[in-house]
Amino acid sequence: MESFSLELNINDKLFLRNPQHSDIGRRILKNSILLFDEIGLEQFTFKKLAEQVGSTEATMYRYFENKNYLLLYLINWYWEWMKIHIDYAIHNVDDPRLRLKKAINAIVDTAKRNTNVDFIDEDILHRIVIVEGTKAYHSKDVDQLNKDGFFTSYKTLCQKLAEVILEVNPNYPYPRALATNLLEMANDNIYFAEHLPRLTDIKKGENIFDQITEMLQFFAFRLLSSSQVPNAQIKHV
Amino acid sequence: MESFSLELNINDKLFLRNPQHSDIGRRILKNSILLFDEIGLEQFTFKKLAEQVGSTEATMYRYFENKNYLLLYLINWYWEWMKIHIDYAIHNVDDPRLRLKKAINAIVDTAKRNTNVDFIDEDILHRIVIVEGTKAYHSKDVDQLNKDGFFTSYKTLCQKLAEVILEVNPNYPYPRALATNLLEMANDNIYFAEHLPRLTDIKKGENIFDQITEMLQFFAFRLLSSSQVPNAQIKHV
DNA sequence: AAACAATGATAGTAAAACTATTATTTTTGT
DNA sequence: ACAAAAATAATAGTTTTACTATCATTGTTT
Repeated sequence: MESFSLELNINDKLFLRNPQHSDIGRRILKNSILLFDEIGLEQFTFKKLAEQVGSTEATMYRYFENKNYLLLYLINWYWEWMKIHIDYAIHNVDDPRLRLKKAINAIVDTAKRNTNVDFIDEDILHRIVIVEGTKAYHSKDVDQLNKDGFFTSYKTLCQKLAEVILEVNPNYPYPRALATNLLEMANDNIYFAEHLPRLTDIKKGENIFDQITEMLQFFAFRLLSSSQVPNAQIKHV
Repeated sequence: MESFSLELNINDKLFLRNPQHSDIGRRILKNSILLFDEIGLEQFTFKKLAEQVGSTEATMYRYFENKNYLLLYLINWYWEWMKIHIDYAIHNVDDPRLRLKKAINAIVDTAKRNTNVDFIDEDILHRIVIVEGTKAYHSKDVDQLNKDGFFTSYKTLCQKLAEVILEVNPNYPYPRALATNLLEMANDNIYFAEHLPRLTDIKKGENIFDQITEMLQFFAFRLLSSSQVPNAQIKHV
């Protein structure tokens, strides 16, 4: 991907002051990623973050309402980045199957691709999304957050994937569920391989991303195969 | 299912004093389910719970180390109950496909089946598992919790499902991932239908459980079909 | 140079997440 | 039936979290 100045389109209700537009704001983003990764959402506090940033708690609150909004900001950043990455991957590719294959590659590969934004470490951010990602919408105020548009990025990401899926098989009855499922599976199985290996068939190791990619492609293409009857006899030609 | 006195096998490191063995303990369980459902994990406090139980904060701490252990206890209860339910559903069924079908029915149906335990409302507990379930293992201390055996029930549940899956197709390469995936999909898509409808193809309504069942069966049986090559031409006979 | 915005330094509040103490009630063993 | 043990209630206290408020200082704009 070419080098260009990148400012992703993040819902501006997520912050009180745009963190990308000041030095201290960028330090907040950079250090929050490190701190979320190190201690997790529950142990994360603005006081600890301020210390690491070399600023004060009050200043953190001048940028973000609370730690959940900050986390949601980072996760939105990741979703937006993945969307761009998928667009780039399937751009100018015509064959529907190849498009889906490349889109799946992009899902898994996103963490490995670097933006030129030096205050975001995509690799570490990916780990945060894996561990904390679903907490973004599993809360009592999900409906209010949704009304504020904080899941729009995720929804358009899934929409995009669903469209690629339907190109392969326009009659497939569950394109959205498959789209979210591919995204969730990618994260879950990486997490399981690391922490709860009996919940997955993926083996921890260097090639974990290759294994995940292969599995997602297996899933997607088998589900999209045009066979209607599970018991149908199959003849290879 | 017959009526019998049921005490599920819950890891006894999860509690300091067995809540099933005293009146106040059972009231804690009953009311914690109501309160988790009402206000969610984040707003839940032992002080509020004590008030609802008609007891004191200190007594809550005499039964459970903290609210996370209490939640994990309830979730383990649900996993154990589902395991029994699946066992019962596939008992004496020989045909592998029918066994899987019945197991999937059991996954979705579990919330609708009532134990004779009056201090657990399975229906409400199911809603809690849907919203808070994945938080049980998405935390920084997952490895310690795992070492203490708090996910054993979930792992044996997945193992059981994986075995049923392999009976249908012994060459299927991802039985564990499919097992966890079916469980997660069931929960996620119910949640999405309610709160983030664009992330699923399931429509909110009375028959949501039927839709979920159908989708999971579609997923499972299509994935397990013996076709090896996605591009293979298929001939219906 | 004045006006304004952003930050630092500091203090303070309410609630959460516990721990501790002691009196009282309930259960249990003999 | 009674003594001993265990469980609970009532109360208080501690530390940390999640904020809010104030005011002085610094840096920027016009």
